[in-house]
Amino acid sequence: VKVTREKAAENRRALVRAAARLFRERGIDGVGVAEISKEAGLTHGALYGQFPSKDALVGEAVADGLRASNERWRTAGRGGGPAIGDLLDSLVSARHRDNLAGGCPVAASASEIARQDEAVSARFSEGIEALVATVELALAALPAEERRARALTIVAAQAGVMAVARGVAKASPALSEEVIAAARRVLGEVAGEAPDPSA
Amino acid sequence: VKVTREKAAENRRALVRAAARLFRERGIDGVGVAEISKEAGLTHGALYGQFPSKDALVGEAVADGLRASNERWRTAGRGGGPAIGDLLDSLVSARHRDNLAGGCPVAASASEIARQDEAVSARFSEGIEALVATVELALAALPAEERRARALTIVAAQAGVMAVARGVAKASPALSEEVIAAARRVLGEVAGEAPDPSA
DNA sequence: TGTACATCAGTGAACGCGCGTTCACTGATGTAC
DNA sequence: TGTACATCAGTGAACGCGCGTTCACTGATGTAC
Repeated sequence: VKVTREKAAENRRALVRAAARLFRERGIDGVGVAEISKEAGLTHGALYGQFPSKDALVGEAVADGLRASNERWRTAGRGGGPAIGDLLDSLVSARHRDNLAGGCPVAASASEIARQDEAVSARFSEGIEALVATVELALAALPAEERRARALTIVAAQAGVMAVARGVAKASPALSEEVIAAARRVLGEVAGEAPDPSA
Repeated sequence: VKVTREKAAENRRALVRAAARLFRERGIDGVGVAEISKEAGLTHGALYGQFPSKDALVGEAVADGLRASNERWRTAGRGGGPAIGDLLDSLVSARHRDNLAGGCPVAASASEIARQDEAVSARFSEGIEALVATVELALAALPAEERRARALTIVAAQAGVMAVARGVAKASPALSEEVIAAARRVLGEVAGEAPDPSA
């Protein structure tokens, strides 16, 4: 059942996008190749025509998820450019917490990526660098020598905040809200926001 | 092969400790009941005598790991009490990054805990509250109304920093060191440490 | 304290199931003429 | 432009394997007398 080259490329993209979404939602070990293929409208045999192994697909999915996240971050500001307040509002929020499938893969898959092979680590590193660069753009108001350290911290910290907020959410919704609110304010200060005068 | 009540309780603890260690090291989905039992010197049948399911053991293991972490945090200060500088030195460090099996379960299992059931979420919430209380003790120098927000942020942020540092370590060791150094300094400021005069 | 026996912690074979991966096959595509 | 056929993307049955869980059984423990 050969298909056109364009259709084959489209199928490949569908596999990567389905994998990225399902991995975020249920974990890398929690989703099988059969389900990914089905979600993409194919059989698992087709997956092995496009990728040599599940591990290879994991690498592509991580890279794709980070690329998509970076694009969203870059346009998080209402004006089109990234404003740090808007960026933090969308990253450190109940909305991001509840959008596991569509959110940031750093937050959704953080602890699992440490257990993948070096190829995945390389794609993950590239993605992190890109996200940090985006946050640095949003920190233009800070002294140049401070931007990178604070961008690195914000990228990593938001992932931890989301993971903790999600972990406690089922049993302690109030604690989940509290950690988000606290981190939003404290990371705002890290980013150079003036403390809220209404507080 | 009945054993004494004390021996049975000891076996139960061995199962919990083996599970906690292996889950941190290779993920909750990445370790089976057979391996946990073997590590504890038992067969998988014995495990089902002590716990109704793997899920139940996951809850115990998460709770136990957090309890052990909290004990270590409380005594992180050289003087016996928790000093925030010493605490951050041990949490946000290359040593903690490389000690996956013995480190903090918030950092090691963060993204997986969000996918567990409500019982696990409840144990996790209790553990987080305890860790936050410990960090609050170390923040005694800050105004009382600031302590909890900053403690919450530090607990969650260090988990994200460790997850990111571990994820990039295989392919980008320099980036891994950089994110740790940056986060150590920035979280120090969050905790009220004076900026390093030698910098 | 000594004996008889019910209790029950632990054993290990067996269960159905879904995993990642392979491969002989199909049939539309895309090329050579 | 029309025909013949080699290519190869996708199909689906099959593989061995390890998963979580069950259960009939074993034999030392701990209790009743």
